[in-house]
Amino acid sequence: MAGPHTARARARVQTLADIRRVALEQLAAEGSAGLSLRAVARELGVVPSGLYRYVASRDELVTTLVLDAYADLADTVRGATSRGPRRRHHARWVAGAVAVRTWARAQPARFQLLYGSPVPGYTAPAETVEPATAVVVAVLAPVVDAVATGSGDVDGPPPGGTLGRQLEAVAAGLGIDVPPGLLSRAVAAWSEVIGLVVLELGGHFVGGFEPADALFDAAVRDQAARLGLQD
Amino acid sequence: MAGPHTARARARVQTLADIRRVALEQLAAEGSAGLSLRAVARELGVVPSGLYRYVASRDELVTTLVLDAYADLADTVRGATSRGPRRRHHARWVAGAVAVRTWARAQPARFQLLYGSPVPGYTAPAETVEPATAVVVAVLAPVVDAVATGSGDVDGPPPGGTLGRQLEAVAAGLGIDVPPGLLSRAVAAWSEVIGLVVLELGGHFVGGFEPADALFDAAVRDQAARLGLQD
DNA sequence: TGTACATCAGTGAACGCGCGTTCACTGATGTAC
DNA sequence: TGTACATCAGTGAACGCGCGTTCACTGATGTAC
Repeated sequence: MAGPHTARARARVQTLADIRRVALEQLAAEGSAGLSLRAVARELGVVPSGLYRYVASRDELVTTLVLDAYADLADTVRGATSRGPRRRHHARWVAGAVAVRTWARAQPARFQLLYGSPVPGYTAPAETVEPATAVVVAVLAPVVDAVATGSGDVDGPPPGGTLGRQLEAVAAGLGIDVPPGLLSRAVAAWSEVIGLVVLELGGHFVGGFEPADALFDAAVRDQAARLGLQD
Repeated sequence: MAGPHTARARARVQTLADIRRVALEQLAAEGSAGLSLRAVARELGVVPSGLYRYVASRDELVTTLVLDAYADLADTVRGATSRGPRRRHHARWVAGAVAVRTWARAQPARFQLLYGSPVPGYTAPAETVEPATAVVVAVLAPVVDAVATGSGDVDGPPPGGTLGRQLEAVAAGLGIDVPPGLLSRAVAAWSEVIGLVVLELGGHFVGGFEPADALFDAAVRDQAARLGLQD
């Protein structure tokens, strides 16, 4: 196999994986602030200082969890938007948004790690930026494809001024070809998805939209329609 | 004055106000997880146990901060949407949304206390629900007024089934008269506002939409147009 | 294949810090006669 | 107005808990000859 060949090296890989698994469990159980190296060590039946053979610090561990979560979410969205016929842009947009919500509901602490309040005493290093954009790229894929096939459009004049320039820079940065007017609406729609999930996880829909399935569904179908996506 | 008449009672009111002020400062400086009674006591030059004459527990203090923040935000939004002519529904919606963003940027920790990740080890008591809805009511006021004057409308058939029933219940619960199809879109728009602010505060627009003023402005104008609000 | 040495996983104790909360107390302020 | 008593703000010590991180160490695993 491609794995390391000495028993020691194999054990090391295993232990590292165990640490991340337990850390994820702690995250799920206690939220990001409750994640502690001592608790992880306890769970693994190891003395706290032992972990420093594997992680440089608590922050470094948090960072790997962040990177992991972005990658997992991006994969999940990619999986959802790549099922079915490529030209069904409307359905693919909806599938991507639904995938985000499903993922978030299944592991709320992990979602909050990415989009919730900043973890106290932790500032995300620059290396988290690129994985974060991968999620956006995955969500926007149906829009990009719609543009490529000549559909996907919005009303109104394209934004000029500051916003116009920002949108062009963002499109270039993401390496996608979407006209400013459409991209602006797509970013707003993405924000709406995040907002809906944040409010749902925060319990703000309790007593009103519970379950929020129908509300979410209606909202994202509306978005797809607004973006001119068709099936 | 209407205040209490003994020096002791006046001092008590003052101390309580001081505690909340310092707690707010701690919140702003450290985030909700960093808010500790000991730190508040330290700042006030008082021994930690002394605070228990004024607050029953840390959680109770957090709850008052939550209630306070909801009330303040609702006031702010009301102030924004009630300036200018009442029938300028479009402008009032935009003003309300901008007020939310401005408030959030001025005191991010307070915003996160309401809409961010749950505070570890703290679960919001039922008494926070009503103040939370006051914010939504304030934001929706322009929509309600638009409906009352015969404007404010959306395309498409009204939602039926589960969502239709939920929307009717919500309208009744909020004591507002907004048709389901419009209310559904308004809730989605409100979610978008929250999502835009969450992403901005979370640094997700860094390197893309910085400042996010133009993006936010375009998004909320779009919302107002979508909701059929006019000036 | 056997042995000497190097590597490194994991231990255990400690440092210095933080937290919420309880409890018996002192002494100043307020109240009732 | 003066005095006896009750109220209550704030003290200081303590309990029991948590945390990240460092450091000198033992003993097993791996490597080179």
